[in-house]
Amino acid sequence: MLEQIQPTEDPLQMLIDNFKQFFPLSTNEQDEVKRLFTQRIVKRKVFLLQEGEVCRHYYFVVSGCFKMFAIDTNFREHNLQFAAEGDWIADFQSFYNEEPSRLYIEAVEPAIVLQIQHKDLLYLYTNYHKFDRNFRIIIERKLMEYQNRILLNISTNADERYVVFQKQYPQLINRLPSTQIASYLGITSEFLSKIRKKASGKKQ
Amino acid sequence: MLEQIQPTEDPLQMLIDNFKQFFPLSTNEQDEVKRLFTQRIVKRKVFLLQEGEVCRHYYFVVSGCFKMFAIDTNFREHNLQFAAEGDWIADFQSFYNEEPSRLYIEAVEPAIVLQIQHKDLLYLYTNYHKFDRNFRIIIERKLMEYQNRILLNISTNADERYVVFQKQYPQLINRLPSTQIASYLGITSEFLSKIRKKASGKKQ
DNA sequence: TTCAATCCTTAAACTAGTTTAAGGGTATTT
DNA sequence: AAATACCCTTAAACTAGTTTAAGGATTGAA
Repeated sequence: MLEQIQPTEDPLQMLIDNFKQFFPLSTNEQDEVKRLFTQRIVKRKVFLLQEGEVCRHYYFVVSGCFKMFAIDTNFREHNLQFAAEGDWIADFQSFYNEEPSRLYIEAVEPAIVLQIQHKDLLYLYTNYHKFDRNFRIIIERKLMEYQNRILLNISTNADERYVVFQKQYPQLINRLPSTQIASYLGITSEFLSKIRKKASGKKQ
Repeated sequence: MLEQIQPTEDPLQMLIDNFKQFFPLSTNEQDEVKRLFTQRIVKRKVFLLQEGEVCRHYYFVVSGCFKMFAIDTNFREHNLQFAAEGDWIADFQSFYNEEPSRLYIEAVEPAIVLQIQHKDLLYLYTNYHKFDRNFRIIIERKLMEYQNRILLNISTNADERYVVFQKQYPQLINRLPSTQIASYLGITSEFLSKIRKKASGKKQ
């Protein structure tokens, strides 16, 4: 497969447009965004963050796809989150507390991100009410997503979690290997195979 | 047991003090808090929210303890969260989108809360940068908590989740019946009994 | 073009967690 | 003081999900 990492639109404009769904940015605020966010091209399998490092940036994904995961004592990966076009990603705990992270962020496809440093984000928060407000809303939405996922994890079996994943992230189903999806769902890829077989049998 | 619902301190002062760990409120902002938050005394087993209702308030818990849960198609409860002194609780999805909730919030102990209406919170957000900022931080912290819980759910077994719960919420272990804790951990209370037996056996 | 790595599936044996049922214990309500 | 609801544990039978192993299919790298 050829690398399709060129977005059709200007990345910074994409970011500015993304803020429009909340409280649109003034010209001045847009200029600050242009000044403080840096574009970065990321090849497949490159890490934006590795365990033990401090998460220095907050990332807006322009194109491509990332996974954020932890590795347990048996060297198994557990996917906490995927992030594709229009998503934000960072390990908050590490980013805000400036402490070493337990997580990895890795490109599963060639990608483009816009990144902002901790101190620059704090500058935006301090000097512009709107960034505090917009990021409050971005984080609230992520919180709802996480809350729904927790509810799903404690109340349903793997079959149902897979069905919900298919409905919720149809664009990711075909982009990600099923090992990665299994890891996100909290099951083994062998068991996901069983689930898929059972499900395809039912339909036909 | 007698009802111990009288906090030692003035509830509104507790709330104002709570904000101090973030960005302390000015006198003017404190006055707005006093004007817009209402105290409410809640008896055990009383609901602040029931499925189908819109979540009209955001609650700060002054004393007592709540559980937020969903009921599945088999009429089983699944605890999404507990909230004790100093915690904030609401169903965000319902509160911000003003749509019917799928959740219940119920007092598991007699409690006192301070509640604010949606429109009044929006008023604070709009007119005072600091409330947007402080609530951004409150929500970020909740997000980290949820993220850790998801990681735990997808990467460990019930034994380990119980150990982590004990460490993380030592004050709740003795206040909540173990049926409620099992529901939070995503297991049956019968299985939690097994875990406890195994764990107590190991220690002696 | 070949080699190595990762991916996907299957199956058999195993283990973690559920279900159903039952009994005794403790609060809470009347 | 009695009645009721809820709580906690145990155990036996069951089911969901894991482990180990193996083989073929794709993909990426050299």
